[in-house]
Amino acid sequence: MRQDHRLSRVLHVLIHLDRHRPHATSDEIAMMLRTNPVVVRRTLGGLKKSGLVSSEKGHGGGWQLARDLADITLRDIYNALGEPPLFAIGNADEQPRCLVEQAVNDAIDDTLDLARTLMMDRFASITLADIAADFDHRLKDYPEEARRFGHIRDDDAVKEDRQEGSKAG
Amino acid sequence: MRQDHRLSRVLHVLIHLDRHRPHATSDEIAMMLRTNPVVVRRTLGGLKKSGLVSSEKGHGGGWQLARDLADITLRDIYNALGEPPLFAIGNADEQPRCLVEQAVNDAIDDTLDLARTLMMDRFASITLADIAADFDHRLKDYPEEARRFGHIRDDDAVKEDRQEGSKAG
DNA sequence: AAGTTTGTAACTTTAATTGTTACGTGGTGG
DNA sequence: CCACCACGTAACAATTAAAGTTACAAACTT
Repeated sequence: MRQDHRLSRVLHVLIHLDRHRPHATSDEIAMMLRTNPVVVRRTLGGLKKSGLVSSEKGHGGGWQLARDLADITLRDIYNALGEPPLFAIGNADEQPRCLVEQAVNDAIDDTLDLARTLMMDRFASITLADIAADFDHRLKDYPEEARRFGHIRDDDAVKEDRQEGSKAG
Repeated sequence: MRQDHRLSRVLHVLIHLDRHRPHATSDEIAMMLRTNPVVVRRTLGGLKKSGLVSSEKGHGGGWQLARDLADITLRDIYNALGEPPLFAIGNADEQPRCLVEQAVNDAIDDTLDLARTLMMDRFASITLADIAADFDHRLKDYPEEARRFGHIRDDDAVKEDRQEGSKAG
């Protein structure tokens, strides 16, 4: 089954956006994520409706964080993405007539519901500020690579990544 | 993301197999699951390697449970299926250079690991006998539909389901 | 008015499960 | 021993959802 990477990508982008000059364009963000600007607009467009980011058109436009990192939990982002399916496994038929299958479905659903609750609670307990703080710790341990880590903070780093085709995104 | 329904289907089949005459053929099982006999052979073939079922060719052949229901946990079956992916979400890049993305990945992986452990522990604690017992309780509450529930126990019920195109699976 | 950037529709690509066809292999029974 | 049955498996098609791409409209800046 093909995985949904939107949550991971959005977390990555929003933390970078926090320390970025007023706006980052879809093109810049797309380069960082090694993807397409349309994918960026599509994904961030959803977050805009939830008030997590804002966008502006024209010269000097682009995307900007609309809230403080400490005010955004992973759960907020998951919800803003439309609460996409969490599990790659599931029941063959959710409304079966067969009582055996009903018992099977209940056993599986109970487990999935427990796991979903755990994940949602945990997502709700983690803010983007927490992840950014973790990043700061990593930065302290590897100062020599520091310039790389702010790779959408200056255009040079972005261009360099693009030329290299590196995985630094 | 398209879901994997093999676990659900296998549980359903194995419980029916428990009370079935010596062998059930791939065709009979396929009718019950409303799918194709090749899919049945493919799926049950994997379980055979783990010693959960056995198969015989020729007249009177088919599939049979190789262990007691009480000796088979959902975890056993999940493992026998090759431990397919559990989650529909994941990280865009599992080995990123960017320290921000590393921090993001760790936050998500921590949550997924916790959920995976919860699910595996729970699967390990549920046997097919538990689900069969749940089925028996349901049967008590709805005795008038009882004939339907053993739908691979006699060929008539199977044929009926086939003609109706019902969801009794 | 020109250029930049988001917004969005429509289509293609990709990857995974599931479904299907076809044929080989082995076992049963008359 | 021969017809038949059922599993075993390779090869390919269908289905589905995310992600990528192209094209263009709309809005904003200078």
